Amino acid sequence: MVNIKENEKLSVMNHSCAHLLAQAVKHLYPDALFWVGPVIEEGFYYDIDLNGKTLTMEDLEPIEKEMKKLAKDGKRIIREEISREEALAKFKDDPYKIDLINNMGDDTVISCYTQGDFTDLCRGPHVESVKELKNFKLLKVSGAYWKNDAKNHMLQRIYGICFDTKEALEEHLKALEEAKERDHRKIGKDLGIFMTHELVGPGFPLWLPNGSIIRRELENYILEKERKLGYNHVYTPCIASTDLYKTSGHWDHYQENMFPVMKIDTEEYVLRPMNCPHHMLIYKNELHSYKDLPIRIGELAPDFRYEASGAVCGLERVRAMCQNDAHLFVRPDQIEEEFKKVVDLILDVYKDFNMNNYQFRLSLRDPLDKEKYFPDDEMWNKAEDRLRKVLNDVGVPYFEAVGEAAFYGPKLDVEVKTAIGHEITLSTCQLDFLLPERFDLTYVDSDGSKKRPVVLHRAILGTLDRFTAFLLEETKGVLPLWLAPIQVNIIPVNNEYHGKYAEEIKNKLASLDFRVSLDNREEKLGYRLRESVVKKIPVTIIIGQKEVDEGIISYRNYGTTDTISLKIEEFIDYLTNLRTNKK
RNA sequence: GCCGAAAUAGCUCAACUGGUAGAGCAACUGACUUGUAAUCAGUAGGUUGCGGGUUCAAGUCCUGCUUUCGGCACCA
Repeated sequence: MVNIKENEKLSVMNHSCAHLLAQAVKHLYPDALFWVGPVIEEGFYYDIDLNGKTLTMEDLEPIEKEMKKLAKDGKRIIREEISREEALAKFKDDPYKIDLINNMGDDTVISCYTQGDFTDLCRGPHVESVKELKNFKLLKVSGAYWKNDAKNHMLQRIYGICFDTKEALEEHLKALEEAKERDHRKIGKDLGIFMTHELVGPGFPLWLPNGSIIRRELENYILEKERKLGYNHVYTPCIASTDLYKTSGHWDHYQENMFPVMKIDTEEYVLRPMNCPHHMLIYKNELHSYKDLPIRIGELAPDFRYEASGAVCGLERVRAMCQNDAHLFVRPDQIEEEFKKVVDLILDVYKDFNMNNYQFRLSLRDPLDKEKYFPDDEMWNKAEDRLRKVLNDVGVPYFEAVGEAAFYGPKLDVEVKTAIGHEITLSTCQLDFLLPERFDLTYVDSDGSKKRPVVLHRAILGTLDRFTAFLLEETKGVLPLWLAPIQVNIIPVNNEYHGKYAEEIKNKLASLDFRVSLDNREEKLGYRLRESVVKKIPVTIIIGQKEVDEGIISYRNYGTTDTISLKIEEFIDYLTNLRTNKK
């Protein structure tokens, strides 16, 4: 998919196209006032105040028509620089422009761009003439809060995209259509991975048998990785006293996103939204020597969060999830080393899944946000520098994001983009000096004094729900053998003559713990083969007279049309190899 | 939560401005007995998401709710 922002020429075109959009809207809705119309990766948008009118998709057609008309007129786009006073006077009836001008620095050069009867305050640059804007499309419309702040009123946002050639535009629109085919919700339905039901409620997917196999494999996979790295896995309850979260501080920060309190007799409980406090208490259950650290407590932990109704999405964003969670209790001098191990684990796992399109994000606090972040600049600076140092040492590319830290500390997040373009966090590793304080965690140092450990919160697969969603989109549902719900499908050419032999093969493979199915329905071979392919089964075996006579099997891998014949033992070796190799 | 839109058979979709809800696939039954992506014929399948209203008449119009979708905001 083309990233408009990364292409200078297309960026300029898209921004000019936003102006063209504004001009067209102004013609059709003379009351319209305009906020901003930036270029984004997916094209451009413009936020517009239509004096209470809201737009629907049907309104886009006439706007697009007007844009085409204006583009055909071919007016030149003329830049003009004006003083602050001139600007304030020129836009005196437009509160949005006044707001923009008042928020500009003193040394900002204020410029306007005019095309025909339309002038907009803008830094530019723009194309020479609107006639260059031929290949564009308005894509969607929605409400958007003014200044991206939910406390403000909503504006109407129109999205569009512009290309230099007709072919590029068409190709892009096609790519958008194809992306829908990769949507994990579609694949999840087609392949029987998960379902939802109105009676269960939004954000509560039910994992079907096929999805459950994938999930179980993922669980076993990550538990084994972690065990080898010295993690100790625990089980803790999904329901806890409200006091637990008051102690941790989560109550103050996330109460609105927790399912409401359950009161019984004099007691108060909540469904847990996360497991850090439980693991803090497990650490605290024993006295720890400096020699025992790091202590790594892991859990595949079901958590419950009251996600906003508009945020819920397939397996990607749910209200009941299972975290691949762990808390690492370390001495201050072990932070770098342990953090590095987590980064290594992330890289190792991503390699196993052939993942390449992800970005590391160093999530820092916003020093101005005194409400979210505990006010200890020294602690924050120390923590943030520590993470930065590790990232530089490991040498992975990353970008920094202010205001993305957790309330208790900075974090490293791994960001990926879903098929339909959502930016989501998959893995995370968070540095925390705060919860050890809150829970008064200690270890006994070499001099016999009690010291405060530091906690690393980390999730590698993130949640199993989200990771599965991601995996389905990455693979388009074509899973590697070890994850495939059905690994081998056997089709006897003629049931009467080859059915028995096919059955024997099936039993043999099943006894070796392969997930194998036998399609002995009275249907044409082509029909059954097609179904095997549609279900994206990795290996399909065909058993006919030749196979029976020679005591061999013939198989075909998904995505190929070659038929390969092997002796059974050879084939089992091949399959076993394929299963062990998690790449 | 906010701004829009949508909901029709198990699935994918059709039904012009209100006038008896249709098709393909899947399912079931039968025939065919098959060598690498869909054999043929038949049968069954629906209180059109749920509730209220307008109308002689509602899948279609109005309204409340639920769920889903596209964004916004949120994401420990």
